[in-house]
Amino acid sequence: MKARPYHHGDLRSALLTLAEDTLRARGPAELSLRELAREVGVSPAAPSRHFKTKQALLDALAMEGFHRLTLAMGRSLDEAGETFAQRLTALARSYLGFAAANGALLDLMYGRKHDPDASTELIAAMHRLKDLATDLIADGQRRGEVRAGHLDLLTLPLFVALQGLTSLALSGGFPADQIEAGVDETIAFILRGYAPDVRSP
Amino acid sequence: MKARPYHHGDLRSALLTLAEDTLRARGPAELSLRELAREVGVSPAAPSRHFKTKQALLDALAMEGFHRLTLAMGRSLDEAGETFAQRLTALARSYLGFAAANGALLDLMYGRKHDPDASTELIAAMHRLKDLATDLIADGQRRGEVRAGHLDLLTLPLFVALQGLTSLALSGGFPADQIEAGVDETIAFILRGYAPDVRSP
DNA sequence: TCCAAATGTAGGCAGCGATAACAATGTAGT
DNA sequence: ACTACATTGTTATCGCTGCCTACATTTGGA
Repeated sequence: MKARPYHHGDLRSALLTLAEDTLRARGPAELSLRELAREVGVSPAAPSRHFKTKQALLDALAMEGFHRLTLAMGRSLDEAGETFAQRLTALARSYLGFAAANGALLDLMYGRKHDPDASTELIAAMHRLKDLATDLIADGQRRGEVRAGHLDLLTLPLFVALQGLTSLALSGGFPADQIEAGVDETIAFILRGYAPDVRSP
Repeated sequence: MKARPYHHGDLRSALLTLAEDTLRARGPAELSLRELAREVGVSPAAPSRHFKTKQALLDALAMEGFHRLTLAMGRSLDEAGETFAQRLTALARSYLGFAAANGALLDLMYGRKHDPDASTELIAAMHRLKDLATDLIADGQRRGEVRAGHLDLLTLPLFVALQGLTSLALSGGFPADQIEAGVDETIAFILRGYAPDVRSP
């Protein structure tokens, strides 16, 4: 039998992986660096080599989350059709899919925002996400499928809807099946909100 | 000079008040029972007489929050006009006002929802809040100012919008002034979503 | 080859939530 | 008024946590 080597080999990513699991299973409050170390099989102080503080680990998790989410949304747009309705639907579904599968992580991602000493990278990651949505709206305007208006002001409701549906699904007062049924309704709601004023429905 | 009496007199509410202050100032994670006890001037174990666990205190705070919010929203409806647009605007502004002033508390209120052992009272309080919105929509339908559709399905987008705007305002990627400007836009967005299909704008 | 950086360990600190055993106070029944 | 009891405090202790400093091992480049 082989003794455990002095160096773990890939402690950092082992910690991240395990941390995400426990985050999903038991929430961020229950996450303990010492426990992670125990389960990975290193000393209690070992994690500090890779994450100075617990918050640093959480930030790293959040960064990874933004990365994955942005990737997924980008990919869903690549695979979507051309019309605004198609693209918005794809984007929304992709976002909501991520939210459903990574609720606690998403909480973490947004929860760090209002902290004054959130890292620059985190803020940048959030902006990349926002730009994805803004571009979508702008494109819709170019195609004449979104009514006129300032871009920033128009982007807000989309985020509002996505974010709202997310937080309701995660922690709100609606049962999961009702949310599921409501997704289409909500997407339709969004589309109606963006539709240019026309004389015929 | 009078010595501190053995009994505090109103420790329970003193704890709640102080807890809400620190919650607002430093978030729920930084809230320590021992510290509360220290600041109130009692022994570290004294709070346990009123709140068996820290979570119990947080739950009590959340309950109080629901009570205040429901009250504020009800009052705003009483003072509002008769049209659906007026009433929805009043409700939304009232909700958003509370959210702006009690962000961390609102997080707490909703955060407890998905916990399997959340108290019955808490769940009931959430339902009362939801009913307020449902009634509003139903009334709008009766007045012919809201398009047809199942009530539950129609209520969802309203909550989605309120919740979304809230969570964006609290922790999202938008600056406060942009949110402020976006409130009207978002309310208009909601109204447009609820409007019955008509031939003339 | 040797030295420095990276990565792990050992030990200790203060703070936390929770609990048990005990003390003071308030209260209700007689 | 006395007493029995419930309420609300205190003291002491447990195991846990995050974090820090000092030391050990390993790795990799000059």
